[in-house]
Amino acid sequence: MEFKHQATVTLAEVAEAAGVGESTVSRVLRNHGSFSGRTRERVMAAVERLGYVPNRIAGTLASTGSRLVAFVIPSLSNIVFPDVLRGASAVLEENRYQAVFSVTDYDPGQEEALAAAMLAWRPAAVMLAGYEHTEGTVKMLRASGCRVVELLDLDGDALDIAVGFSNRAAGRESATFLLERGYRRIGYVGHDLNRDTRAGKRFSSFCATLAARDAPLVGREIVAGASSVENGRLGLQRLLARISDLDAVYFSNDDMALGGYFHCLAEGIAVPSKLAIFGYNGLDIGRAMPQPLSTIRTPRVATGKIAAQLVVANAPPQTVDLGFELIEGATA
Amino acid sequence: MEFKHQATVTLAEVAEAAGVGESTVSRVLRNHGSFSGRTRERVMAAVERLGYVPNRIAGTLASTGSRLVAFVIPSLSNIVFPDVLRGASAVLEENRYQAVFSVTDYDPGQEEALAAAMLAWRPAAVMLAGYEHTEGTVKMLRASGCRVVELLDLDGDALDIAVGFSNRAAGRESATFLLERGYRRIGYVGHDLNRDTRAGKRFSSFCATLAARDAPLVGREIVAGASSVENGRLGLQRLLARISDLDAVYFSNDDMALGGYFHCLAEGIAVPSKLAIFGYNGLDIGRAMPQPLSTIRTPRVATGKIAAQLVVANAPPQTVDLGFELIEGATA
DNA sequence: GATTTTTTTGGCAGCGCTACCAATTTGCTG
DNA sequence: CAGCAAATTGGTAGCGCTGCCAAAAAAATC
Repeated sequence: MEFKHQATVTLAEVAEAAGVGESTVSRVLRNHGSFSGRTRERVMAAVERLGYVPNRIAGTLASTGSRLVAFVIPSLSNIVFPDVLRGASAVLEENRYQAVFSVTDYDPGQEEALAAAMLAWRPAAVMLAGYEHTEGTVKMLRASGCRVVELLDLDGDALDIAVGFSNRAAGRESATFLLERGYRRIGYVGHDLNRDTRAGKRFSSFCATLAARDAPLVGREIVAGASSVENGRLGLQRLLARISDLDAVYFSNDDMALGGYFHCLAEGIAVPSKLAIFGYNGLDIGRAMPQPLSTIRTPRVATGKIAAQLVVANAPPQTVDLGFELIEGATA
Repeated sequence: MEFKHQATVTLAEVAEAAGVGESTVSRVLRNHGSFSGRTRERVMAAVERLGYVPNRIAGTLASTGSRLVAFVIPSLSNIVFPDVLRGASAVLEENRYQAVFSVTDYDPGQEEALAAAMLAWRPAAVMLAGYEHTEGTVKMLRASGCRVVELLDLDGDALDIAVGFSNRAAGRESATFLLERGYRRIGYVGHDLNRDTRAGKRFSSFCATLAARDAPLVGREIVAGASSVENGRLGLQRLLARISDLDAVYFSNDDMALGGYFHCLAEGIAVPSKLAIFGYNGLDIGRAMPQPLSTIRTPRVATGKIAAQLVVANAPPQTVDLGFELIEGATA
């Protein structure tokens, strides 16, 4: 029960204390190979007595595969990524895998640097957002031999495993929904599209669908900085200042849409009769609004979960489409 | 179907290819010790040519200190923790440290298990939320010899480093603010207090302050499950169904408060004239509401940032109070 | 009781790297 | 150019663990 105030109890010391060989201790601790019940007890007693904590660094070096899973994500501000991590971490913890992460801030160059740093830990898998990577990143990942999982995007070619849904389809369905509801003068409020390429895909496919149905996008407002409620409110305000006769606005995501909704509330703009609002992500918050938000619900947690399960199972290369769900809501 | 790591290039192979010794390559790569410019070039050329990626597992085992920092956090749904991670990850990346994390789901037993798993990676530091840990966790951490950082709580005794602010003070100031505004019939809507002990500290100190000023809490509603906008809305609805003449409600955080605000909007309850609303966290979303949310803004990102800086600098044990800011807003 | 089979066990060579030390080369001084 | 200090460089012993193999012990068989 007593832990020694030493950071340095080693397997060899446990073996010594238990009066058995090192490999026997290793076998007992990993519950791998065979050993007698009596040996097990003696080893466990010594472990307990010395407060031994196995050294996974050494263990990983000595054995073939690691149990690290590396996440290289664009952001932690955008709820999407914490949600993915959440879905994945439960599965990983159950299977005694360890999650490691770093944040690229939507910068492909940074992604490359961080992916390289990650590979130095020899992870079992690297999880990345989407398909847009630098040539260098792709080359490194290919050469590394470790599993690669691309998340939240299916519009492109997968390196290995891909889990998510089509952003293009999401953009298309959003446009179709608005058109079918009779909206014709449609605008867009979004954040930086060059950085968030998935939002860019939604937008371009949204526009293409509108154009194909003879109701091309009337106007757009791209705010600087990350998506946020404040930026959504600001963006809508600016857009309406330029083009006052819109009948619907498509937002780059729910945070932005909520900001737009707040703007309407504050300005007394009736939603959806005067102006319809449509979001993306299907956050919990949208359901609690006085008028439920019309949006597309994406399987963020499930994406993380499935991705982790495939890695743990060392599944063959594949692309898993988890789809999404259009929520009619009351704002469009 | 099995997929194996392919054979990777080792430092020895680079040394061979560059025609130098292993230790020379190691020195060049870590930019540590001395070597000539010509040697540097030859080594770098070989690294480039072979696509060498150093093995940090081996490096860490061979050297004394690791550059891993372990986060053991209660949740990823509560924005607080992604914010802390965000603040920390920027600093860690700059200093070539690697963040590792796992999620306890507010379960102290799970925290102990995950902390043990973390220590197996011999991190430079373990970052935990608050002061409430099992005896086993504390013993382990003490024995591990690695730095321990306790985050987001200062009401208790620190093990080593603590960074955050006082939740008790936050609860007290919230109460004082409401009382000074003249509210006397005050209620509370919160999520599970036994699990989220920091919310519990705010609440108990809030209540004590009210009681000391002869305006004890009139009623409370604790919803099952995690804090969320939906639960806030539901909680307020239930509380008002029981006690209709409240003049102010304190929420366990901004998400819950926003839900309450939505309930008022939907039910036509005037805020703050009929019912005042007060939150906690100071999320960006509160500023964008038609009426800015009255709340307390906490330094979440800064907490992560400072914590990481102290670890990187291997600072002596200390407690850093980052304070918080009361936002008057327009809802109370 | 002797022999074969099965189960347990310990020894030890690495895993890929860093730290230390000694050897070598280079640069300077007088 | 000897003589010494400084800058480079390579060799090698681990870091703590796992995987392999052979030895020892226990169980089963005739």
